[in-house]
Amino acid sequence: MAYPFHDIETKWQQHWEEHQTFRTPDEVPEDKDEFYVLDMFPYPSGAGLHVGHPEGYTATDIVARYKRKQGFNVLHPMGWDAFGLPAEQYALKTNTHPRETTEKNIAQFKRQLKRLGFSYDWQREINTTDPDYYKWTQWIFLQLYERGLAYQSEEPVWWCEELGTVLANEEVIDGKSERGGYPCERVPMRQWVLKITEYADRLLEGLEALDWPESTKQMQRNWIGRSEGANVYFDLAGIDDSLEVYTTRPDTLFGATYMVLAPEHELLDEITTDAHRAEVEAYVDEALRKSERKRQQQGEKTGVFTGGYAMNPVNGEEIPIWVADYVLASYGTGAVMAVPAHDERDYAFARKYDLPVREVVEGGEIEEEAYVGDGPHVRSANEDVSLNGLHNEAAKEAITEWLEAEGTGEHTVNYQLQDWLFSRQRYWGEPFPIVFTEDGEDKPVPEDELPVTLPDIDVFEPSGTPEGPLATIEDWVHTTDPETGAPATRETNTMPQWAGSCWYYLRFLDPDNDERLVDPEKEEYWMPVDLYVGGSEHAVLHLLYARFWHKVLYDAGVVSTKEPFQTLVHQGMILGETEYTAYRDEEGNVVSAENVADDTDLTPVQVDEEDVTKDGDVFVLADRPAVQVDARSHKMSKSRGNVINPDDVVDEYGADTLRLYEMFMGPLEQDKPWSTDDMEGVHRFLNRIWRLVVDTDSGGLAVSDEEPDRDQLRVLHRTIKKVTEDIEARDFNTAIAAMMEFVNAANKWDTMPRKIAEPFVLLLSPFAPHLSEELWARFGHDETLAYEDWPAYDEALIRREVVEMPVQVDGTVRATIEVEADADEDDVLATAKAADNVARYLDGTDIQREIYVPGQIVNLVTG
RNA sequence: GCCCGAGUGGCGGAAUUGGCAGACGCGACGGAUUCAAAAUCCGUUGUCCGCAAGGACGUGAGGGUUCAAGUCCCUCCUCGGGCACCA
Repeated sequence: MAYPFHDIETKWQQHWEEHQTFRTPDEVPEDKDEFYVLDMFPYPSGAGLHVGHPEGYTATDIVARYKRKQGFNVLHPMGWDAFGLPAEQYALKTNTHPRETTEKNIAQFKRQLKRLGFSYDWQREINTTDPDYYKWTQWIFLQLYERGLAYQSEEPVWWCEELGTVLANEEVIDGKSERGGYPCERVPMRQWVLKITEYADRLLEGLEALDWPESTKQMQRNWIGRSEGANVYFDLAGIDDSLEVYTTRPDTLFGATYMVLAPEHELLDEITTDAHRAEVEAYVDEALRKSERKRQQQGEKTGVFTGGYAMNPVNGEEIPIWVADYVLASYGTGAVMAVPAHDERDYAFARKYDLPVREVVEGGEIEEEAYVGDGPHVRSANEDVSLNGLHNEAAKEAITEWLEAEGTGEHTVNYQLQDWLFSRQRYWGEPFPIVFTEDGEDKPVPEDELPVTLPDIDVFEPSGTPEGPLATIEDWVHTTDPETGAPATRETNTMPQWAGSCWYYLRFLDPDNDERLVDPEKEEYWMPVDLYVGGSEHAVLHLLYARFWHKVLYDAGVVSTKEPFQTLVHQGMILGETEYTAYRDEEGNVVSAENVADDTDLTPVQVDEEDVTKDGDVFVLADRPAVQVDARSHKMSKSRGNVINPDDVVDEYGADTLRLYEMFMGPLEQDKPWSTDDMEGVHRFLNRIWRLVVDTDSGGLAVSDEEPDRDQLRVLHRTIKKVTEDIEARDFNTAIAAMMEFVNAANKWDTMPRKIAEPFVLLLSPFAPHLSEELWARFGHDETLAYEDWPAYDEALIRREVVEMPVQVDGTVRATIEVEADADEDDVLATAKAADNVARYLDGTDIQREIYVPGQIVNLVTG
């Protein structure tokens, strides 16, 4: 019989709600240390909670409950990132107002989260679509605007026809929208843009001190893409203008043998000579017609000669100017100097079009391939400056210095990061606090008129123009100039979904403040976030944008820390149960999986686990060992039909089982396949605990009042030590394994002493809070699990003690080993074995040394 | 191509960071209980040899450092993730 988890969980969830058990006081306490543990708040989708949500949420909940028990003042809030496309697309289909859909979804999410018993302070719940919330999102926009960090631009931007909106660079992958995978194209449009590039260096430097996954830091570094080099000016032959190029290798300037312009380059037309005009125009035409996606594809580089020449400032040499579409207008200056000897692309291009290759750095086989490594420079001198003999860094420095002195170049830093495109042509987002006067000038809405509320609307169709659906609401659009009272119109674009999530962690500190975004005293007390848990899909989107806004708010004096999230952890993905797949061809014959290419039209057939066996490294059919079978776990998806619904799990096994299982599956950061069998093992563990404490026949307690013996105490205290250390290290899976080990040991005892059971239940409480509360109450305690009762392990029981033990080795060597007081016989034997090992090696020599073996110290004396 | 991360039993995964490889869980096999089943409990479970005591081999492959290597170093292979004409 399973323990009555359903009654227990309902009972304690109600209890916690009624008693506001997890309320964090509004006021900042005088003398209590804080701990801010935060989940990435969810987008409340119509599909409801999936099993991936509780994974991160359980991890943070364990930490929150643990820290509370350690006496910290803990902030553990939850809210809703509720603006965004899906609600609007749903509105389009069903004509339901996004607000209605959103409210319904939030109610569903909240109900599901409460069923899992997370210790959130629901009094601090926030919702990005609430006008009291987005008032401050708009306020932050005004801070950006006033600092010149928000500006309008007419640049080509990513436009997605299907979504009816433009998207940020970060939201477009391979020319397709990140959400939905719809095709996107580059179209020039007037847009609001945030100057994130101005913070590029600070965003880069700030990463150093953060306790974040190295891969995420690396992704942000790559995204920012800082490079150092020089801009160099090449005078143009016969034209009174110069061509500016960016290079990271100014040291190879003497090796430049031609130049290349992007097809969009503004000087191209002027440079092109009449003899080459037709050819160049044809090439440019074709290049511009190619989609961005096609141009991004690497392949054979093509280009044509313009007929123009530029003068290399270091040696006065005239070199030909080409145009080629592998040069991007959006990076650097849209023009490059080509040094074929020392750049792979230039090398390939030069070989193809028979352009000269001039080696200026020694070390490679220049006849064979470009040499990009370091080496002494050669053939690199003019009357004033010589790089000959210098190596990379020194050469760069010398030539840059010379260029600067000559006024023909300068040291330059370049970034791949581009400014953040901030407008969307959608309805369901924050309106901009901006109006336009009749002559087109933009003006901010004064602070005291915030929020600019989102009007109601019945038609959600995107207009298909740079105006959003808001443009159709005449009496909202038409307003007055806040300064002059003259007629004015409102900005009809809305902010992207990222806006609300850029700063929500600050609003949790002071959610009801209508005077300021956050009270400075509270901000200073709580920030930064001590532990932030969420998916790695936000590595460069949310996590970069939020850092940017945070730094702007820092400059504005709103926050006191330079970085918002001190420690970051990405929970891994929970995959579906492992599937075994065989394939059939058109005739129905089974095909071995090793012969299956990705694009075949074979029919996959699911095979039961029992019918599969392992042969060497691969799985095969048990009855037909020649047929190889794919064994993989896939991402959960409706179409695959492998989705696990957390509600079903809670119904059948209880919330504590789900929580515990998701933590037991493996390391938090790792992707892990779901296994219902494994989960049942965790459920069994909880049942055992129940029976260890509760006499299931009488309903009374199964614990005794006998004093625990030394062995029992040792087992308990080792468990306390291990679990505590594991929680600190966020190794929740091994913490649970340690508790399982404890229960295995306790099952063999004649009685379970109360003095052992009570601390164990406390130890369990962050993991399985409902069961723990119930057992605690059954022990006869009036209060719910008291924080000060968290068990401390007794050092005395696991302290090191020195025991002398001589080890005889080959009659010549004698070793003394020191072991822990509680070391068992195996430990001693292992130690002796290690000592013996070393002794053998030292045999006959006269050395004294110390070596370390598991938990013990060996003092070895030879002679 | 470049940058991260990872390869350990039939499966998910442990291993105090260089010290008894396989904790804990699942599965499997055997047993107890039961009229029977479920549930529960007790064993066994890396591979090979051996009746046994015991022995040999074992952490993707190959080399190396060390008394001692899953862990450190070099070369390579495979799988995930990210970036990708960035001058």
